[in-house]
Amino acid sequence: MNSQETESSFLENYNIHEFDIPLTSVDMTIFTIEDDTLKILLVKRAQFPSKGEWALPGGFINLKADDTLNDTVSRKLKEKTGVEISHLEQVATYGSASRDPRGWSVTISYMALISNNNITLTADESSEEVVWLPIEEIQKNYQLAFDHSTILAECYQRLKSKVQYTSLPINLLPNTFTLSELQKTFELILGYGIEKKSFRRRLLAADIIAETGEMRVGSNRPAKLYCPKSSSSDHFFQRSIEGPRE
Amino acid sequence: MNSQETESSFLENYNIHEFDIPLTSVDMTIFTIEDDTLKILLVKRAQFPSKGEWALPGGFINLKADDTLNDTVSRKLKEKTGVEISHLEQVATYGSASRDPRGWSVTISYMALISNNNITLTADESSEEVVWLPIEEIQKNYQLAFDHSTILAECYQRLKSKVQYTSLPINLLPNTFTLSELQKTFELILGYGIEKKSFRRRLLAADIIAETGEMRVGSNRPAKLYCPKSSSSDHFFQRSIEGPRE
DNA sequence: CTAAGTTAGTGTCACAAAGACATTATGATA
DNA sequence: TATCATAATGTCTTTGTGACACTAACTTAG
Repeated sequence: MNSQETESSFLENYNIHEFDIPLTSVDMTIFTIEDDTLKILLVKRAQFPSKGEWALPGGFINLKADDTLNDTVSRKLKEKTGVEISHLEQVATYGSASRDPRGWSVTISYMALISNNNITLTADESSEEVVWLPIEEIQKNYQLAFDHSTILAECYQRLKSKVQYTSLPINLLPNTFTLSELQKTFELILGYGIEKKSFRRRLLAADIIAETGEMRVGSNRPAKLYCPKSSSSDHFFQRSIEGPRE
Repeated sequence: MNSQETESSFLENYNIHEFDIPLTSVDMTIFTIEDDTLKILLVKRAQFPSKGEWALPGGFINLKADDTLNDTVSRKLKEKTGVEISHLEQVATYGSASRDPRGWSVTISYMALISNNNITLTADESSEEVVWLPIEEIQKNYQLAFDHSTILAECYQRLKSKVQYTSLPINLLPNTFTLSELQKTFELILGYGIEKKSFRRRLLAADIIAETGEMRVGSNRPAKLYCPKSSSSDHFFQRSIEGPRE
């Protein structure tokens, strides 16, 4: 190398394809609630490798169309769900020689939370089918493509632990909701019941939701409707939910 | 595409270099404590791009030598510090067209905590110098290469917030330490003082450290020495440290 | 040998937020 | 009008933290 070389001349002569570099993709675990069940979105792969197997939605970065990783993820989310995502969070990155038969590959996993109303799933050329499936059933009875079972498990774990000290589940509900509905959502993810009074104190003290003035009228006492205060739907509590004592 | 194609024939014909894929690297924020100061490891780049600038240690994945991303990181940590790392944690992944002048690139950032004793820093062909620098000084007076200032800031933030509800700082100390030394470490990272009694209660109740039976003898009352109980050096507390009340 | 200084370590009350559980409130329905 | 179900609140207990005074143990100056 010429010691007089400048950065610009170095870059002119630089050719990415001289090096072996890994394939790089993103994968998404998209959570929603349907029929009082926590579900995630799965696609049946229409192309090799792992054709015909169930997998997390995702795909390769489009170097021309995407300026940043976030662009890649937003684009793919829109493609599948056609919906604004209320919460999107990078979870972990996996890389190894063996996770994809095409060679050394890296995938960046994201977790998304969306409210269930008005979603029309759309398949594209890469997937035969796009469906919501209960996460518990997937973990019991499905063998996902690549290392997607591991990725899914880690996203689920992240969600579960964040529910203990954040207000994340608000993002799974529509724009207005009752406190009971919100509590049910927390309990669904945590897997155990929460004391009603504690839950309400905690959420109201956090000052992150506001009464809309409207009521949800059912076959019993009507419940106040709340909506998230502006952009504070990911509040961090000082203390974790403890759950029932023995 | 032939509909009779099998996965193995697909893979035989698959050529990675037909696609534009991003450069992929890892970068590490390695924390240690020296002279009662929180420092991180920086290298002065010996090669283009950003030759001569300070940067986080890191580099490209070696597809032949590394089987997994963790191999890449462990290898690079050993190269620079020659030391076992007590805590290693993936923090975030950054990808964009503009962060590296060589083109679309992705980097996976890690945070490492190591105890300061017996470390001999070793430069390699990619770096002219390898040094420990106080993190506060870096953030004030240094402009790091690429987006490394951002990466560093996010790792520091992660460390700061985890110190509030975990026992992570144990990993910055040698194998035995006094409770006062440990408290000093917590305070250094948090940036404020902790009440002594609260701190000791908290750590002893967590049951993650054990008395060694030895004492640290100084110029005053000797202090009990403790060591971490097996593999429990990343305890999660139910409640955060609150710090002084107003 | 003793007193002063410094750091290690404890006792105890106040306080904040959570759990437990009983009680009241409000509507639909029979 | 009584009953039922769900919404919402009152209040006591429990847990873990902050505050702060106190005791303990060692070194060093005189």
